[in-house]
Formats: sequence, structure tokens, C-alpha cells
Amino acid sequence: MQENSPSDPTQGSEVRLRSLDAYEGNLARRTYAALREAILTLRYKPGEALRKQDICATLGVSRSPVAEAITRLSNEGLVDVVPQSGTFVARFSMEEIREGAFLRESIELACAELLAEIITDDQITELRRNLRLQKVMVEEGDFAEFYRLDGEMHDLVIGFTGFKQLSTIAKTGWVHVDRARQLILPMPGRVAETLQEHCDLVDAIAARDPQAARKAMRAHLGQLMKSLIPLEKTHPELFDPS
Amino acid sequence: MQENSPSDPTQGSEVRLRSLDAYEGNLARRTYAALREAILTLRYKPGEALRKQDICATLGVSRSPVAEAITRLSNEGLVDVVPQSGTFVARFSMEEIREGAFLRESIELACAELLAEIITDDQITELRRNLRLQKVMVEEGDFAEFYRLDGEMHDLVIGFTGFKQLSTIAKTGWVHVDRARQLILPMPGRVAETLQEHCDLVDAIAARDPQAARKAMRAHLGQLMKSLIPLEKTHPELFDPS
DNA sequence: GCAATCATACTAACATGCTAGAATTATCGA
DNA sequence: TCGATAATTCTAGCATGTTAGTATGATTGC
Repeated sequence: MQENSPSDPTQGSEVRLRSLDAYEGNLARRTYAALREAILTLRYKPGEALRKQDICATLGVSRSPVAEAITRLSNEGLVDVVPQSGTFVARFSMEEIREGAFLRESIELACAELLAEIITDDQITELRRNLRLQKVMVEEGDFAEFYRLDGEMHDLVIGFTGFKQLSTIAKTGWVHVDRARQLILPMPGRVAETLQEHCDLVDAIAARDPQAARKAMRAHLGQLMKSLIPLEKTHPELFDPS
Repeated sequence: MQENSPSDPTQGSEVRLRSLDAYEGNLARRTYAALREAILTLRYKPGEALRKQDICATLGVSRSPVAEAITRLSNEGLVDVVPQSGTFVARFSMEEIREGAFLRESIELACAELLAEIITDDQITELRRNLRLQKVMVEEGDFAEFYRLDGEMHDLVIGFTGFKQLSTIAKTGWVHVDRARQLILPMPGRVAETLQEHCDLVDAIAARDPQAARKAMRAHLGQLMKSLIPLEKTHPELFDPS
């Protein structure tokens, strides 16, 4: 379960956590944010043990904020706490991934459907503006920025419903999918397809057609899941034995 | 913001928390469960200050588990933590209630739709068994047990999809609705209607008709929301000033 | 009587000591 | 050499000391 070889004790733990200055809130919240980012970007590998002492030393804080951060991560299912033994970065579980995808699909389908009925022209303009930027990023091959805009678009769709916490909940259910997505290398062809799916979705919403919006959203999220399924075979060591 | 009158310092805090023996897990988890139950059943009133010292004394634990419990409650939105000042039981917010209802509707609509396609005969039998019990409780006027069966039925619907965490997430979003529901006195007429709505839902699922299942679920949850709307007028002191 | 200032009594947040239990390693016995 | 046992070293969990910031109430000045 140890990832570091014994002969290489120094490498690793120092560079994986960003400074707490990069975040805001109290120490516990910032520690949580730093750890969460490191886990989601796979700088901490699934199955790896989380060493509180190292984290304390790296971040320059005491055990209290680290402990609080870990309980939060535990609530999210990003780490597994084994009493009196240790804390481990949760392995991938295709079941959890499917579940997160289903949750997000449920929420976004409902949002897309609702939005098709209540969206304002200004909001449509903002979605289309995001789409144009996405197109530019695809053309320029800037996949990282494309994915950022992708996430932003989903946030917009949820946010336009007027519900303020919903996006947070959707993202919480989405964490496992998000983490697994890090393993998929962006394929130019797929990115172009994704862009097209985004266009279809926005078109359906702009046309104020709830059923078409549902259909487009479902197709879009279905494609993503399809790309995640093979991961269990290609990266078995990162998955829960099941 | 103080609920207790100064001349009555003893009453209250002792009887509102069940003994930790009633729960399981480590101290922090049990403390969380005890506080959560007290808040959801309105034994702690919205807006009331949460006194850590009292809680420690009542439960016989130190500040650590209480602090951890409170951060969890804070994540759920059941308490508001004001830095360096105090922790308060969250007031109702019709916006949050609507949001929780929307979340649950999203999830359960998706579940009902999916279930209409994959449900087994045994599962249908179990739903119908639950329905028969509900009918008995309505006839006997045992509203508490009826509501328990109500919750159980929703859990069954979600659980039958095979997703294990979904019910937990649905409940988390549902907490504000659940708490507000405590204020609605059961009206025999409404309970009979609710039972009928449950029957319609199960019939639609058993008929393996996804669209009808969606429709029945939406109608059912819509009725509940309708009964919650007036609360803001009848109990303004429990709501967020907005 | 009333507004501004100051002292006091709270709180959350953080740091740290301690304990019981688990895992690992070292030791011992055959 | 190998298996069992004992010692050591980890950990999470809990308790408690400390600090900085907030709110409240008393006091002062007018």
C-alpha cells in the first residue's frame, strides 16, 4: 500500500500541496481545500496513506485543522478513515462513479428542463458567449481551458435556475467522476464532439424546449460515462477491488 | 436571540439531547447524531444559540467531539457558525426548502423513471406491502408510523435502483424540508390524499411506465411543497428575514 | 438622560498532550 | 529456515490549554 520506495524518502510530500495562501477561510477550510485539490488532481494517488504529520509540517499548521479537513473529506467520500490505523485516499469505485454521474444527470436534467421554461435572453447570451470561447479553445487546442469552460457552463445552467446550493451538491456527487476524468487524456475528436453536444444543449434550452433539453443533456452526460467505463480495465490498481 | 428567560436558567438543555448510548460510532459521530436529531425535531429552535459548554456537560464529552459534530452540521446547513462569536441553529429559509425539494424531486423523478424499467416483481411486492401498512396506519390514525412508512417507501424507491449513497444525498438535501414538515400537523384528509398519491406512484412503477411514474412522483412532491408554503406566514419568527 | 468609551465575559479557532488500539518490525523458539 | 510471539512505532480519537476576536454591560463624560 506504500507508494514511495523506502530509498526515496524525501520526494513527494512537499510539492503536492499548494500553499494555504492560495485559498481563503480559516486554517481548517484552507487545509481542506488544499488537500481536496491535491486528491482530485491525483497528486495524492488512490489507495495512498495520508500522513497527518507530513501534512502538518508541509502546511505549517497543527493537527487540529488537518483533522477537521480530513473529516470533511471523509464525508465526501474522498478519503477512507480506518479507526486507530490510518487515513487513505479513496480508491476509485465504478459504482460510485456511476452513482455520481446518475446524481448529476438527475439534477442537470431537471435544471435543463426547468431552464427551458424560465431562461432569460441575457442568460442565453451568456451561455452562447461561453460556447464561443469553448470553440476558440478547441481550435487552439487549449484543452485545460476548454474543460474549465465546460465546468463553468454546467455551473451556469444550474445557477440560472436561481438555486444557490444546488451547484455545490451536484459537484459533491460529481467528485468521483471528476477525479476519474483526470485519467482520460483529451482526444481532439472527442473534444469537438463534446463541443457539439454543448451546442445542442444550449440550442434546446434557447428554443425553450424542455424535452429536447433533457434529451441533449442526457446524451452529453452519457457520452462522458462511456469514456469512463474502460478506466477500470486500463487502471485496475486505482480501483476498489470488487 | 435568547430563547430562555433569565429567570429560568435550568430548564431546557438537559432534556433535549438523547443519551449518546442511543447512537453508534465514535463520540464525534454520536454527538453529531444526537444534535442532528434534536435540531430536526425542533427541540433546538431555529435561531437559538448552541452552547458548546452545555452540550459538553449534558453529553459528558469534551469539546473536541462537539466541535467536530458542529462542523458537520455546518456543512449540512443545519447550523450557522459565526467566527469568534457563536453557533446558531439555522433558521428556516423558504429558498433552501424549495431547493431541497427540487433536489429531491430531481433525484426521485430520475429514480422512479429508471425503476419503471428495471424493477423486479419482488420489489413491487415489497412496495405494495409497505402501501398496505400505510393504509392500516391511516385507518388507525397512527400518523407517526404513517410518516415513517412514507419515508421508508421513498427509501425503497431510491434503494431499488441499486445506488447505495443516493438515499443519503437525497436525505441531506431534504433536511430543511424534513425540519419544516415538523410544523405541519397531520390532517386526516391530507394523509388519505398522500396515501392515494403513493398508490398512484407504485401503480405507475409496477406498470413499468416511466413517464407515468415521473408524473406521479412530481404530483406527490408538489403537494408536499404546497403545504409548506404557508409556514412562512404562520411561523415568521422561525424563518430567515428575507 | 444619553452617547461614547472601556472592561469583562463570552465564543470559535488553533495548538498540543495523552491514550488505546492497530500495524509493523524485531526477537525468540523449534 | 520458518513460524509464533513480543516490542516498538505508527495512527485516530479525545481532552484540554491558549489565543484572538466579538458581544455585552458598566462606566464615564457631557
